[in-house]
Amino acid sequence: MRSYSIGQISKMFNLPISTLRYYDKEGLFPDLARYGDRRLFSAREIDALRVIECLKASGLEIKDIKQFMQWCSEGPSTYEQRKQLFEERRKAVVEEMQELQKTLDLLEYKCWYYETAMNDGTEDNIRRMLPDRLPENIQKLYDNSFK
Amino acid sequence: MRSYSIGQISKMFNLPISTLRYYDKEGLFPDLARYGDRRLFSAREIDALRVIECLKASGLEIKDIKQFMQWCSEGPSTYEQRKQLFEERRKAVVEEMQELQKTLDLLEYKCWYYETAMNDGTEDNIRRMLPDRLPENIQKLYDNSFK
DNA sequence: ATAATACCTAAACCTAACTTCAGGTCAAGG
DNA sequence: CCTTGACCTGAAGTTAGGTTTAGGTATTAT
Repeated sequence: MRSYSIGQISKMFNLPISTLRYYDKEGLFPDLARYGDRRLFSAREIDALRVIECLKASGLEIKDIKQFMQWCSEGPSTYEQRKQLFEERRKAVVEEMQELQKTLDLLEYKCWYYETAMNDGTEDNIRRMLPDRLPENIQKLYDNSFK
Repeated sequence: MRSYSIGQISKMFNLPISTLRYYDKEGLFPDLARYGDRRLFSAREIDALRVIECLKASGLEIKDIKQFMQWCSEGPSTYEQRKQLFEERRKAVVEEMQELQKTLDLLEYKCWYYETAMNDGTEDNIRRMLPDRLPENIQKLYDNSFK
């Protein structure tokens, strides 16, 4: 089975070599092979890295990713835990996206706010504006976010 | 005009007092008033904190939030910069949400993967599965993400 | 009078996730 | 032979965004 050097993997994933060594030291490649002291990455570690990037993007910490990788090398007895982890991460990401949507709404309001301020030459008109004079998509936001 | 103590603001925003002092030290409240050594938060700082939370959630660093707050205390001459900042943040958040959507797709694939593995008692069947046998919403993902 | 509260400062400490450094091995090329 | 390139290790350093600590002041409650 084909294997890859750390430099090749570094280019493949666009990750610094130092990061790959750090991941290894943290236990993210529990079954990584060596030839002498050289690391030999195989399809297993390439799959692992794809999952690592996904779990990292979901907000999981390295030590918990390590746990997952250990479950993987323990075989079918840990399917349940692994599934639960992914369900959990899915939920976390959905919630994160909802938060970001709220942030986006506010940012859009602010874009409109400064657009208007620039046309008026002042913020004063906007600040005096009653909620029902605000743009439609801003009103709900106003109700939730501004008392 | 009404003012609030640091403790009141702490409860209002559910932020530790130490964090508020840290923000102050970092220059996020450039016009914060004092009574002796006591900080006096007013409507201005309450508005500021709402914007701070929003910009933070958008991924902006403290030092750049400081810059924004300084623009705010410089008056109408900085409307343009402030607007541009919000446009930039909007774009960053949209991109972040797109990344999260990809992450979510992969997580959902993994949920399905382990669901199936648990039913089969093994991953082997899934791994041998051809792309066109995978669930519909997974196929595009497979094409993009798995070479 | 004294104790509890609520605030203050400066400075040290903390954590995650890396990165950099110093010094070393080994194989291939000129 | 010696230099270059790709790799190795352990240890120290870095960064952001706070938190904690130690010591102090001022107001309020008993």
